[in-house]
Amino acid sequence: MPRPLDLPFDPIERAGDLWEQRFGPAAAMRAATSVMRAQQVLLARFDATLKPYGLTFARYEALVLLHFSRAGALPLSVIGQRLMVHPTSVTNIIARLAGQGFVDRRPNPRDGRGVLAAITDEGRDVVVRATDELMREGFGLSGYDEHELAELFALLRVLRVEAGDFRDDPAGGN
Amino acid sequence: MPRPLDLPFDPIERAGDLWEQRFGPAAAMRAATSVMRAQQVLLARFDATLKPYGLTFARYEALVLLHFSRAGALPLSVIGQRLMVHPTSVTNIIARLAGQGFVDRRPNPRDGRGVLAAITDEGRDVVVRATDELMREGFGLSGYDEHELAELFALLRVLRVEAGDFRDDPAGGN
DNA sequence: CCGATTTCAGTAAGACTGATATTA
DNA sequence: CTAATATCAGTCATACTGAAATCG
Repeated sequence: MPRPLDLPFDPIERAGDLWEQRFGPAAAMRAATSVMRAQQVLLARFDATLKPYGLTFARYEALVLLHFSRAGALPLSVIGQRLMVHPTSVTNIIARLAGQGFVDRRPNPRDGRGVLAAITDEGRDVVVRATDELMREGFGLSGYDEHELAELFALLRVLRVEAGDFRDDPAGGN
Repeated sequence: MPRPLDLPFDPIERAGDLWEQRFGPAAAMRAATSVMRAQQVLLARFDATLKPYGLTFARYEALVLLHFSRAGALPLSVIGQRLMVHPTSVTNIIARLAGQGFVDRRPNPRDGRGVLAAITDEGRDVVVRATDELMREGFGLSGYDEHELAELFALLRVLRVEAGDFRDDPAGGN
């Protein structure tokens, strides 16, 4: 919906062709550029869906994390780790959510330095409704079947492992 | 390099497990979240590599496009279409590249409204050197073999077609 | 004292909206 | 006249750096 450009050719494919003539092997460039564009498309869809709920995707992710947590509350530091977000960005995100009444901020009783973000009833309500709509839209990926989605996940997992996001420890999975 | 978090589990996989218990099918969410994270990882790598050259990935892409163009110059409007970038962002990107001496701005002789961005010798030099280094790093995807890269490209192409980036016209490809 | 947690101030790059001048 | 091209001013959400307060 952002811009139905409708070029008569695939711009990445074309760039890849020229690339091979001038620079060399283009498979990695084609794949990387595709990832960049795919993210852009998905983010635009998510933000459009979430806008009526007053959420961005970053804030939505934080709400989901809190909604899933046992106590409905987590230290900001943990939120940052799980969401791979910079500490100052976590402060910012939680401040916005708190301003909207979707989370409460409270001191961490087990660590005087820390702050807990706790999801409110209103926060739970909005995250459930937003998720419902995102799922109805197939999370931006309704064009794919189950197998393709699993394949995409598996392929990109390699990069996340390599980036050090987590220890790939198939033994102690659960 | 941004943050070697090293969680003892895959955060997306964990979120997916909880998702299935609470919300429903999680394959799309897992794939979509993976795309978001993969883009973040790649962009961080690209920007780190390009920083010594004074380039961001957005500016680098514009330089590559100009370097590949026959005349070494393109209207800003065309740059915006190819790179899927907002008109005001194109103005901004080209202004920065011009400030660095990597492109020249000149009126479009065939359209009095238009502006051409023309890559300079210095611009060609920097884009060749930056590309060389990016390719040495496998464009951030050195963990993948040719087949996997092609698979990634093919999978994500579906989304780009669906987003209306271009007409999927297998007949008149070339 | 060292290190972790969080915040603050400030910078930067980018996406976008709305309005406008210019020209096709 | 309408539409396209580009710019400008301004807003927004975010990422990040460096410094600082607080506490384990």
